[in-house]
Amino acid sequence: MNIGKAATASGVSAKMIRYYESVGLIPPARRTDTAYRVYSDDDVHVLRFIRRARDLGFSVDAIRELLALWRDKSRASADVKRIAQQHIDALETRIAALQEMSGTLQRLAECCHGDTRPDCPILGDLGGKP
Amino acid sequence: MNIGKAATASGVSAKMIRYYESVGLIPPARRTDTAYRVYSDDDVHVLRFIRRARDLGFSVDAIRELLALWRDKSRASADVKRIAQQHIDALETRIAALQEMSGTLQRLAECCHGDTRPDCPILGDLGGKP
DNA sequence: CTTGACCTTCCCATTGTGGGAAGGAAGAGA
DNA sequence: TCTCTTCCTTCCCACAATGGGAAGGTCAAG
Repeated sequence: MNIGKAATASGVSAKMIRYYESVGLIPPARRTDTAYRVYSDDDVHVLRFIRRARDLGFSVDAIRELLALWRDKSRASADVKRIAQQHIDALETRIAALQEMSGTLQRLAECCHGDTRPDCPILGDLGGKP
Repeated sequence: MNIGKAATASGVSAKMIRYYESVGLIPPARRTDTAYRVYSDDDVHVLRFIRRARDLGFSVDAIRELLALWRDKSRASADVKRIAQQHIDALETRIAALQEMSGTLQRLAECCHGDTRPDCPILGDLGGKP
């Protein structure tokens, strides 16, 4: 099948398929004599794997490792779990950072009248009025 | 003072100060006859405002609005609160997305033996085995 | 006058994604 | 066969915010 078909079948845009190929996440696709990329059902399977991994927030580099393990039938599940745990840790770190921002802002916003008066603790804090 | 001094005094790197100037977040700095940028304590105050807003995750565009309100002594605090609330909403949306990723991954990782066996529910899920 | 620390501008890389242009190819209908 | 539409190709650009670094000018202390 052509790239467009593979794209809709996998949920990965044609643009992204080409990109993943360019960065070596997937091997160069076979080509027709007119240079059209050709994909098999197996290729679509791989693309779907990538799609799901991206949906879980894995970076392209992490997916590279995951794909290698996926292909390696004699892998140790510990290796997979390690990568997953690292990603979980990274996610939790980001979540904590965002939560601190949100929390700080919520506290400030609660103290803000939110009316036509200019007095505002949010700007006060940003301006450094501790 | 020079840009290096302003940078350490404000916590904004010299690189970023130039960047903020280039995108119009701050007005072009006054220059010496040898083209060195010159900053006042007031300028540093503005930079510190920007720094804090960045720490709270506000985008440069949002900071542009906040700075305008900060300068406008006859602002309505409701305008500030609205911008803050929009940002809080955006943060919460991102947090929820990350939490869903993390949660899914944690559930999968819990079911993974994490030993030398190849069997792994994480790869199973990514490969679309359900 | 030299040396070191500082400044200037300019270019590049990041991460993953989309937009779009210019041009070739495939297939459908007349 | 001609044409039209849809698809494909490559190539460049843009994003947001930040850092790295090069080439070259400046300033202050010794």
